[in-house]
Amino acid sequence: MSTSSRPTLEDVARVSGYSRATISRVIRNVDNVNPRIVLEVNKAIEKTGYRINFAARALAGGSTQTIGVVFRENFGDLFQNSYWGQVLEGVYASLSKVNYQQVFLINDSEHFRQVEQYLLNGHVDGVLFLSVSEEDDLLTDVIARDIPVSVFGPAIRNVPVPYVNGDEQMGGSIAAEFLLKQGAERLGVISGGKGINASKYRTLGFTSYLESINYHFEKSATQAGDFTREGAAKATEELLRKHPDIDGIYVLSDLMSTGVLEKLRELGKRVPEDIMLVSMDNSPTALSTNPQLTSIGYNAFDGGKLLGELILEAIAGKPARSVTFMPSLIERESTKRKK
Amino acid sequence: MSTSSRPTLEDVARVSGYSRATISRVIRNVDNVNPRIVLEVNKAIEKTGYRINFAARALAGGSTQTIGVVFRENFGDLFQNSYWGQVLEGVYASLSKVNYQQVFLINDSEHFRQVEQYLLNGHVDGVLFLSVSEEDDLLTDVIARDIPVSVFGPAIRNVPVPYVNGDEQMGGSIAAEFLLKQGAERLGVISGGKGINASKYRTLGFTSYLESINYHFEKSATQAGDFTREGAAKATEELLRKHPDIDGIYVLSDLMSTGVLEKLRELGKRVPEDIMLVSMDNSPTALSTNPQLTSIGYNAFDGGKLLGELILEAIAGKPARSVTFMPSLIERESTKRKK
DNA sequence: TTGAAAGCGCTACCAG
DNA sequence: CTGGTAGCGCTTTCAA
Repeated sequence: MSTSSRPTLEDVARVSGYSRATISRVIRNVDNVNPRIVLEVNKAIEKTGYRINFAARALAGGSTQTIGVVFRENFGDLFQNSYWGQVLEGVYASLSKVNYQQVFLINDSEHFRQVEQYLLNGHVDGVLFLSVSEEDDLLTDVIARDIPVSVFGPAIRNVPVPYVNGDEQMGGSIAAEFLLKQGAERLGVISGGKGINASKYRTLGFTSYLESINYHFEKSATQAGDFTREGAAKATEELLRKHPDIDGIYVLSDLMSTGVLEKLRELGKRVPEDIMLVSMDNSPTALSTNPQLTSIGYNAFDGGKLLGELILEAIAGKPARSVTFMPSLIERESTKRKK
Repeated sequence: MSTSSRPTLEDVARVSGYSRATISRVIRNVDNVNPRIVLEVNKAIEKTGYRINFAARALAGGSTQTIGVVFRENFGDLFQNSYWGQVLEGVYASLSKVNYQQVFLINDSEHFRQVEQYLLNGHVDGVLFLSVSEEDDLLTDVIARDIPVSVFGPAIRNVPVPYVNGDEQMGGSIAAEFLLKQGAERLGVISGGKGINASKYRTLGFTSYLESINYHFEKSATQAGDFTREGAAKATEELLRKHPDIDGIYVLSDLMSTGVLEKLRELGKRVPEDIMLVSMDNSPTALSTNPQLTSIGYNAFDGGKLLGELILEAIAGKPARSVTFMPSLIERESTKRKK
């Protein structure tokens, strides 16, 4: 007896006169079904207002049609970073094509357990890591449960997973070369956080380029800005305190550059006249600052799109592959050459 | 016989020697269970590596532990708008407390069907609308299926749902009053999109204040900026073409203000010396522009937090309630008074 | 090509 | 307080 609750396959079966199995075949678009029956069944579906019960389907062995997307930043920081918007736009492009949705999970220390539980309890068909910390084992835990993953960023230790990353070292190297070419002579760096790989490699690329041309670069000319606006402002203050004569700064993200610009203005330094800035990400933010930022970026949209494709491939059981993007520099006002 | 696949309640039952029902009670933290048994069962859970199967639980009548969060903007725009980050931070604060996760859904015309299907097929326990369009019936469709909702923004036509909004009209009114008080004399508005309620009411508040003091305000002094940076830049150009002598502009969002500033700079207009700007949202963006923006905002974090609480209440079957926030103006550089 | 029926893993009810 | 057991709504053999 059907009550007033949600109609089920059973209801559609009764109304149409066909079996549950047949209805199931129709809604799944399985081949071998008589076209006439398909028509009748569809009519019955319409009539009953039937909707797939996703939990039942997932339990019976189907998929959840959702991908977990893991961040390490909180939403506040996340949404100040228009770079992520570009990446997610790309991810969305590939996932929505096959009718997958995304659940966003913030893996901060406070919510680690919660996130882990959600991921491991079968809520998602796969997990896409937009940033990985080596401080917790979320990634390896997920892999241990045979849940497909794909990772944005450099390869993790010895874990063989599909990933897409940018060549961060090359980014740093390009920045150093360009600043010098534009006429800067005393360089500094506003780096990100300690544990973050992107920060490590970008800085490394910068310093090792300088080393290769025998430019003496002091360790104290690198200050950590934590990938936030406020952090970058503080780091800039510190940097200029120790090196008041700096005339070229490599900032590891556009978001941080907004903080750097603010602090420099406060200190009475003009950009680019007194100090040139090369930023990273080449996100929309680089266009909305004053002056606009010369910035080094990968194609974030393409990266995200590829990342989405990789997770779908992983879910389909295809062998893992990884891709590295090359960065390029977009010249804008913050490095205009001194006349 | 248990194979090598995921351990189930049955496995834990066998290992611990207790019944499936008892195990179920333990993992659900139900009261009436002998503490000693709880201990033993937990040991067995550990030993087997048991994990709740969420689909089975959902099917058997439990909940999905996830809330759908619906936007109308794409991710690219979303992440340029740091305002949303604040709101979501608040939403997250209430939802994560009770172990709920959020799936983000973009309800653009291209993906409407997909989103609707996802929501109506039982993937989520409730839906939180961060922006509602009156152009589609997503909200009413969801309500029709008895899925709990809460809405960010003004009440929708005659649909009785819990919502939280800001008093947008008051925002506009405050902006007009303040610009005049600071000495601006010829005013203009960069509004949002046509269908968006927030835009409508903010503009209305502005113009009706002016009307109330018998200030003559021309219709052509309002230009639509579509709530994007580029749109606002174009609108500004148009506005100044029609009214070259404007000296005070009310911009309906911080994101748009970045576009306005950019265009004004391009046109050689100084802010605030030549033209003052009052923005809205009071988001982090207002701090990272040059000059920093005087901006009118509600407490976005509190709004989001409340929104999360409302959806939880709705899920719990409590009666709907709604809250309106009053805006306040934060004075910064973009309206510094002429000497 | 279609139908019958056995689960998927859990919750919740009813006995004891 | 604990155990037995009947579903939840779907997919998926296996027969017909």
